[in-house]
Amino acid sequence: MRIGELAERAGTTTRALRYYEQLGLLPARRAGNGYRAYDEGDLRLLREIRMLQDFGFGLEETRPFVECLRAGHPEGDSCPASLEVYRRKLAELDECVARLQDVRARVAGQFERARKARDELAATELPPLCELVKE
Amino acid sequence: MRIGELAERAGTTTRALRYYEQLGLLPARRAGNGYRAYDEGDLRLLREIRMLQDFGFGLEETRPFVECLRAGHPEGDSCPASLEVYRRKLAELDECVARLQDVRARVAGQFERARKARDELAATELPPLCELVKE
DNA sequence: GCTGGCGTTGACGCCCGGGGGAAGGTTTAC
DNA sequence: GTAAACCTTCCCCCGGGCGTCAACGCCAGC
Repeated sequence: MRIGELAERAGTTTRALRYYEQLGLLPARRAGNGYRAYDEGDLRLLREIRMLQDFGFGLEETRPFVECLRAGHPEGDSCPASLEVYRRKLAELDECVARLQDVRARVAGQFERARKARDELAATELPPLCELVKE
Repeated sequence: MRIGELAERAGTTTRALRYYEQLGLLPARRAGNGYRAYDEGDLRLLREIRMLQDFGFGLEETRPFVECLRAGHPEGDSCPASLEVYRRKLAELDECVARLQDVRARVAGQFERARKARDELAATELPPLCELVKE
């Protein structure tokens, strides 16, 4: 299988495949004419990469999964290194969520304070107007 | 006050101040010699900008706060436009947290599945060894 | 009158990953 | 024969928020 077919079957582009090869992530054998030659195993690897990408993994983070498959394991995450990447990613996500929630709390605090200040300002301005309306 | 002094008092750099002026965020009067001239009000504006930056606001998002102060209001968030930025930011943060938690849940699912698969694999391999140990 | 420090404008660099796009040349496929 | 697919190499880009020169002007102290 050549690069165009592989790209199409995996739903990506030839450009991306050349880039992965450049990273050493998905090296290709070469046919006599210099064309890249791929097999079904490469398709499997590529699908693993794409799936992890969809999860928000960086390309370097997919490497252990790819190497795990290439080593003959049934799944990309059958190896300790892959599980470790999962753990790191979970910790990273948790920390990111915690930071965002901290910022959220502080912004909400500012917002509440400002809203309260505005309401108090309104309370000192509106009542006279209301009384005017009553009269 | 000249640019260096203002930068130092606000804990930022002259480069940043020139950049803010370029954005029209913090315009400066000019002295006769062409030097930028700032006053205490500008320091107040700049501190507002820095505080919001620390909260993770982009420079454009600080604009309503700065204009609110420049309009004579006591706080940068005394104006409806500023409150609206707070609201947008809160919504943005909430959406970001939700997305991260969704990803986190999916990664955790993958992780659990992989860990379980590994444990089952271990269960089919280890017991015979244990029996060997018993004998 | 000279050195050094602060000021001015303008322009380019950079960081970060994940490629996009074009140029210029083979090879294959119909 | 010619169009499509492939090859390599190269530069570009996206965004924000500046950093970092370069080349020059202004001013205070000695």
